[in-house]
Amino acid sequence: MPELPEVETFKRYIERTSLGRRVVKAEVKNAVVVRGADASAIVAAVEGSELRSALRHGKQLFLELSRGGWLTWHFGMTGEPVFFERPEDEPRFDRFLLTFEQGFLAFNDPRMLGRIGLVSSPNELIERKRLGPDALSITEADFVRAFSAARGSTKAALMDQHRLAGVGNIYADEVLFQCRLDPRAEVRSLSDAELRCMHRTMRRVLRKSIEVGTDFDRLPRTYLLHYRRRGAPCPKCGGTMETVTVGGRTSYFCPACQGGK
DNA sequence: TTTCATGTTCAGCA
DNA sequence: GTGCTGAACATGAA
Repeated sequence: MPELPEVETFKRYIERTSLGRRVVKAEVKNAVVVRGADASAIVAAVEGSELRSALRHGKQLFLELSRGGWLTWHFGMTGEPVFFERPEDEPRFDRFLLTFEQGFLAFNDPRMLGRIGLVSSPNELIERKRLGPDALSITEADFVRAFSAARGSTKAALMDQHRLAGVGNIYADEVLFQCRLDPRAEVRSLSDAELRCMHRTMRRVLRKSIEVGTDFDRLPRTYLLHYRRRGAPCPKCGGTMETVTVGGRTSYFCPACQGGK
């Protein structure tokens, strides 16, 4: 589920349910989610700590530990945090579990493409992964500058986490649809006005999704994301949505509305 | 049974 | 170095 709006929603959920709670036990339920990290060091850093604050950068979530360090959560394609009170409510695909004095917080992730780690500061991870600025923090001027220097397809540039952190397949398609830009268009061919449209639209879409708690049913019916099916009608012109692979991902677009560039 | 999936990373090639 | 493609990761759902 997780692109920027989903991770922001997860952050607020964790703040609401788990902040200020002391971890009495941390369990790695499946080693895959801590692959590349020292599992025992993570457990040792978390146990006895309170979750002091939460911070998000792009699709990456950071949980501050009162005894020092930050737990990093990346949700991959299918990860989500689940807080529950009774042990029998533990979710089916729990891969990492925090036990508080009261209640539990699970990292639930069927496909196990998510990752948990430990860093001394959020910046450490942002720099190591060379993540670009957060999609909701970047200014219009910086956005235009970053995309003026980009090469290749517009959609690939929008999804490149090194350029801009937080936009994935669904929201990239949405932004391009609302700006009437072909996902395959050379990003070099875009005008400043088109780049500004992307920035403005991206902010509006991400904020709107956060506002409704990423419940797609509460997003406008004019959004492309309701029509991500082969042969579905375009919500703008009634034409037929088509798919094309860009940046290794399936892109839904309306050739009639997004044909110009 | 087969195909696809809101992500990241890496090898191979131009 | 840059960009693109395909595959790997691992598993549920349609």
